[in-house]
Amino acid sequence: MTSPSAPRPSKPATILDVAAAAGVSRQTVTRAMNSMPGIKPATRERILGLAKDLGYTPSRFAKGLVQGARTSVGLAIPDLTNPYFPAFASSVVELATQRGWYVVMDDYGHGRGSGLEAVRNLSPHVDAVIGYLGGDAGPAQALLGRRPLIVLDQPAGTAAGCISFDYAHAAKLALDHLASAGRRHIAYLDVRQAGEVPTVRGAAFAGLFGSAGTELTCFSADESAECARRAVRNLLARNPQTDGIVVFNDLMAAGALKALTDMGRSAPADCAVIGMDGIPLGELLTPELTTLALDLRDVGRAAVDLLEQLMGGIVPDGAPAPELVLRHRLVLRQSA
Amino acid sequence: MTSPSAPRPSKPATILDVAAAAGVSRQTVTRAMNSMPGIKPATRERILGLAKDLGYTPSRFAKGLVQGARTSVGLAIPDLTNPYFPAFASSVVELATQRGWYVVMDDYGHGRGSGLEAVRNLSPHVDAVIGYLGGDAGPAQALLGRRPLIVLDQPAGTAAGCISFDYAHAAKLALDHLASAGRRHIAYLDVRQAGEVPTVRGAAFAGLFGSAGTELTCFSADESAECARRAVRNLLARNPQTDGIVVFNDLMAAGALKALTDMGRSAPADCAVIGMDGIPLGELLTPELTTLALDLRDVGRAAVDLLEQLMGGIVPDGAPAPELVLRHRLVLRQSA
DNA sequence: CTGAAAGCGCTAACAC
DNA sequence: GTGTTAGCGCTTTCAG
Repeated sequence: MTSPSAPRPSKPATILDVAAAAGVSRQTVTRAMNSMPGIKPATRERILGLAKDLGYTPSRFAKGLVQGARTSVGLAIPDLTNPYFPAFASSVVELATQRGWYVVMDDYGHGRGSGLEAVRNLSPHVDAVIGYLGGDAGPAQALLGRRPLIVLDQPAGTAAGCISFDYAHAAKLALDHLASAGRRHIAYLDVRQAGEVPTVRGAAFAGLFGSAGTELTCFSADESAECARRAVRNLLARNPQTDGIVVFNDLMAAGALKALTDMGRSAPADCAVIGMDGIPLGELLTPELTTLALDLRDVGRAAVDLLEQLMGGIVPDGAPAPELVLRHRLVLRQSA
Repeated sequence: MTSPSAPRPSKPATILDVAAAAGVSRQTVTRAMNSMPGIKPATRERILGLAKDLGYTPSRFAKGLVQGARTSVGLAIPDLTNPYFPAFASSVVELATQRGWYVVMDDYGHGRGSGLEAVRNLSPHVDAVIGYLGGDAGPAQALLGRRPLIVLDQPAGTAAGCISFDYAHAAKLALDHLASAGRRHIAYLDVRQAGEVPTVRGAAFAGLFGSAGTELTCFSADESAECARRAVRNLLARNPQTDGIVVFNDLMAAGALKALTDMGRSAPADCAVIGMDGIPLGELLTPELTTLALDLRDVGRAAVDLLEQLMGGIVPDGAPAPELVLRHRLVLRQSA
């Protein structure tokens, strides 16, 4: 409990208020607050008590100004509701914390946000940004000036750094597996983007069109389990011979699995399903989801490590933006 | 592209560097950077260009010091890997952003963290904290001094504010539903805590022991789907007559569903399962999970609104910590 | 052991 | 239009 009659100051207490109350100089208060040597224990205790009573909290701005503060990393993410992103965020937060950094988070995907807007929001508060921006890497880096931007899953453009994924490899993994299991009518469900352009992932699958003696159909849906479910139902109605589906991400793959049930088909007997991401959700589904898995801790580590190099000035200024390419592995569970 | 020969300064550029480069006073630079009136457009453009070339970014500390910065809210969360928390976080981030606040996130649950430690990490960077701390509300509030702490799902203690849940109501909802469906051997799966003490939820269920002519067994497991799965398998082996299970949260309920399958039983025919949380995951499971649902956007809103009142000084200083109690509703899907 | 001075980078208020 | 002054709250010297 603090002193009962502590007045509620309209302005928060400053170090001078505490100094005055204690009848010492502000310097002595600093020494007490920061556990610095060269102060009599009794004095320290007395000052700490007064500080508590006055509700004194050192201004983080003054402190940062004079000390050069801990670095703050902005984390821009489209949608915390897709389990992929919190898993990634969790890793970034953990690694950042280990380095004494702290993380300012913006989830820009409640419908009306863009990655660029997220960076604009974050910009005043951070020394760097890591983010799934989905485009806009150039303007976003411009907004940040010299402060590094690490973009994931998109071309680096002018961004300081970039983590990307080898989707050609992933696509081959999935398609080979399906083909070797005798699947011949394979569909790839992409996420629908403005202008109906395929995603990077979609392009990788389309690139394998016709290989391995299989027939490949691409279709798309908005990025949610429910939309995927509807899209797969439609596909199955139109193309009943479909016997294998690869899906943009695990969340949508969960919807695909539901759609199969809706249509009275079973996975993998009638139709195999392969997701992409490798989030824990997949193991909880029935059947358990076979998926192109990324180790999300690795992705977080890649981003944080890259940022650390950039901030340490390890990477020369003129060098091309460092890019790290990560690969999926195929985790076989029940659905394919 | 910035000027090719821009030197990489060891110290970041300050407003004075820009002013010197432009041959103007620092005030003019301020006016240019902040789109303030009273400056000739040509001058502004020139300064903006120079600023970009020099890689000048205004110090957030100096700015904060002089302007009284936007308020930063710490968000302390045990585990982003449990979909409940990102759903909650998402809501908090959205509402905070609407108010012009920004959110510093700490996910303290990678094994070795405590809620208190999270608050300690956050403390230097924030004006307030919202968090699932799981105990420690008192010391955490002490750490924050006058800065408000909103704790969720635990007694307010000395925390400035508190959001809690009416588990007695939730328990009654679930047990009544099971009883009216003729279930007589009901189990409640709690999360295991240090010292084997029941959680607040567990206590609420235990409180209804013997009501409605049913038999209630409480058991517990560590907080993960996998642990829940094992625990339910054990329970079923010991108590094969169990025909209804209520689970601490949806994630663990997913594990319970898996366990039923493992044991060759079906839900809801042989045994009903009711989860708790209402996260979207439940709809993706097979069978779809009946659950005691919270509207997570409401929970976030409650926390942010409460914080806003506290920060606005609406709540008088001496008043008891404001506490908001939220209720679950029973969402009937397939599993019960 | 404690205090006084200087200055971190910026903007508000007032000159000119 | 632009420059000058003062000061935000703190810590780092350096004196006592």
